[in-house]
Order: sequence, then C-alpha cells, then structure tokens
Amino acid sequence: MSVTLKSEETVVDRLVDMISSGELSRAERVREVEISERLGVSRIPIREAMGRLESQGVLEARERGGMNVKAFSAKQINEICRVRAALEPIAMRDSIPHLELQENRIALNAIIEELKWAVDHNRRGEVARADIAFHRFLIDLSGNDLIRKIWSGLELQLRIIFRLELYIPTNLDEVVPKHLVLKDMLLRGDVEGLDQTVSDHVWPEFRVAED
Amino acid sequence: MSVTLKSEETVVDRLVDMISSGELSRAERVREVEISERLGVSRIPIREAMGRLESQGVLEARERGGMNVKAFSAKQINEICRVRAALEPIAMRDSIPHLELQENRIALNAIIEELKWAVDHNRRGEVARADIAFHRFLIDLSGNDLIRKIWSGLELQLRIIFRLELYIPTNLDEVVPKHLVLKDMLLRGDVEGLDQTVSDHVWPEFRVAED
DNA sequence: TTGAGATATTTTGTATACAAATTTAAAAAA
DNA sequence: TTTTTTAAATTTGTATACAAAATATCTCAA
Repeated sequence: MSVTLKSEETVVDRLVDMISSGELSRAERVREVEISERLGVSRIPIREAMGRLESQGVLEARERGGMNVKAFSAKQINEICRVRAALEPIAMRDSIPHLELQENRIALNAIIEELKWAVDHNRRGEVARADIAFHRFLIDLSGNDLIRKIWSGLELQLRIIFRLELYIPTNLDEVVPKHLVLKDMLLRGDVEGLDQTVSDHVWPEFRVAED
Repeated sequence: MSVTLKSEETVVDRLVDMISSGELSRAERVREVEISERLGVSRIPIREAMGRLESQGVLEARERGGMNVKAFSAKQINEICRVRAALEPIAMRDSIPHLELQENRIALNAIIEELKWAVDHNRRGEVARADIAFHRFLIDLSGNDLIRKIWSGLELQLRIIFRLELYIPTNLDEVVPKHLVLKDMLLRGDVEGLDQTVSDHVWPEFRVAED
C-alpha cells in the first residue's frame, strides 16, 4: 500500500488527501511513524509537511506535543464565512475581464453542470465539491495571488468542514439557481450586484448549531 | 553570540527578527547551517521554522532548493493592501464593543501617542512600527482568530516591505490625524464611516512605482 | 472494584550522518 | 579574453539514532 514519494509537495498533498477523505480521523492523534510508514518516507519530511499544514489551519498542535486534524467550532466556521464574504467579491470583480475568453466561460459552465448533476442526484458530497470548484475557479481566474493563497487554506478547512457534515445547505434546490445568478452578474459585469450577492451567497449556506 | 533556544516557536521568532531587522539580506540564500550555528540548534528545527515561514509568505522557495527572504513586487504589495482593506473593517467593527473597557481605550491612546512621538521626531521606522501596532491592536481586540491569523502573516510581510523603504507615507503629517479619525469613529461606533475610511486609510499609504 | 503510584512503552523533538543535487571554482579550449 | 568543460566544495534533503517527554500499563492498597 505504501507508495514511495518524491518531493515534499507530494507529502503535503497526500496528507491533505488523507485528511479531507476522513482517512485520518479527527478524534485521534496523527502519529508521525504511522504516516511515515504508510507513505514510505522517514519522519522528517512528514514532520515538515505537518508543520506546514498546521500553519494553514488544517492540523492543530496539541497541548503538549503532537497534532490533530483540526476540529472547527461554530465560531471558527462563521469566521471563515465572513472572510470569504469579504474577499471573494474582490476576486470575482477581478475575474470578470477574464470571462471574456470563451474558454473560461465554457469551463465555468462545465462546473455549473457538475453542480446541477450532483443536485439532481442528491449527492451532497459532490455538491460540496462542485460548489468549492466554482469558487476556486473564479479566484484562480482573478489573478490575485494573495487571495488565492488565503483561499487555498480556507478551501482545505472547508473540505474538512463539509466532510464532517456540518455543511447543510438551506435547500439543495437553491444551490444551482444561486450560482446561475452569480454567473449572470459576472458575465454582465454587474460589480455592485456581486458585492451584494456574494456575501449572502457565501454566508447562509451554513447552519451552525453547536457552541 | 549564539543563544541556545528551547522550543521551535522561538526559532520562528528569532528568524522573524533576523528577517525584519534586515539581518538576513533578501539578496542571498538563507543558509540552514549558518542560522543553525547562530542559534545554536541543529538544522532540523531551523528547516521546520523555515517551512512555516514559507507558508506564511515571508520566505520564498528557490527554484531548485533553498530559500530566500521574499521580495515583493508592486502587484503583491497592492494585493496586501486590498486584502487589508477588505478584512480590517470587519475586525474594527468587532473591536468596537471591546473599546468600552477603559483599559483598552487607554492602550489605544498610548499607541497613538507613540505614533505622534515618532512623527514629531521624524523617525520613519518608528512610525511604521506604531502604525502596525495600531492595526494589530484592534485586530487582536476583535476576537476574530482567523483574521488575526491572516493578519499576522500580512504583518510579517509588511515589516519586510516597510524595511525595504517601499513604505512612503504620502505625508508624515497626515498619519496621526488619520488615526485619530479612526479612533473617533471606533469610539462613536460609526460602522459605516469605518467601512469607508479604513479602505482609504490602508490603501494610499503606499506609493509603488516599480513593476 | 476503584484509585494512586510506579514502571514500561510509545511518541515526539532534535542531533548526527550521508547521499544527491547544486553551486562555485578551476582548467582547458576557442 | 571569453566561453565551455570538468572537478571540487557546499548545501540541501532525508534517513537513522537517541534522549526527553508523554502516554499507557501494571501493581498494589483501600
């Protein structure tokens, strides 16, 4: 089962996979030797990857030594939403000119189709995935490297949050129309509309009870 | 000169010091052994600290191996400003209730006094430091851990940028009044005013020519 | 049976070691 | 002199090793 890896980038990627797939439960400590044996690398590269993931807010340093998959409180999830609501409108605004290329419009439509398919088949996991893909696509398109970087951290956190079933879209039926509205605004270049809508869009997808 | 260190947190801190003080020139490669000898620790903790600082955008991975102190382009500086302009209003809004405690108002005034002193004595480095302290204070006060975390990364980057003399306040005389306006709005709870002003405040402090 | 204390085991954190890769320096050719 | 080739010396990346700390296990008493 252990696949030998080359660069550390890959170790980070594999760890992210293991975390967002739930292969690494957030209940138990992430053991360095275990990962090390599974990936066929010594502990050193594993530790470095874990350190990076900790700075990204995906792993959490334990009180005295060791790491955990991060557990998110309602407060933290709300904070993520607020940051998204503040940053995504900027990225979307910047992505507008790039949507003049037909190639990009096609790609965006393809993602919306995936979203549609997932909703029609009631596949919540796929809905979450396509939802994330939609937003990442526009952020990548924006060309804003800082927002992209911040977002890639948030995306990993969202993957964990979605996985843990805390993601409860108000109504699956609303997901596609909402994204279509965003798409229309983007294609029309309706900046004010975007500012208004993205905040609402990003936000109330979450119903957080605990904490 | 080598001071023995305990935890890695301290290694990160020492590295940050060395970077933001300019002790580590951004021209040359950051040599692991050199740092390791200077701090009296082996290369392993140094590498881990460097990895973390790379995720934070303070160090930069070289093309094939090794690290550099990050060099910021005009585009990147503008991106930092835009993100600040988007996130700080949120944090400031949340900090308002905490400013009802006299203790916090006193602390805020103290920072403004430092700012005033630095301006009066034409100490640009100190102005930058106090300016940063002002913003960090409010962000800390907000209680928003995510914004705090994002900001602590940006702060390190700002320290480097300031250090490299790219920070050219339009006019030193404007710095104190501008912060006083912000303070008044915070104490009055003028949320709309803040949204408007913080963006302008954070932004045009930079005159970026290159790139 | 339950709880405290002591002992054994695991797990982390850091040092040392070594091979692969990269950079620097030197030598040779144009 | 300038460029290209070759060789030496750094420097990184990862493995192994070991001590300190933390966790789990066991023993014995209440």
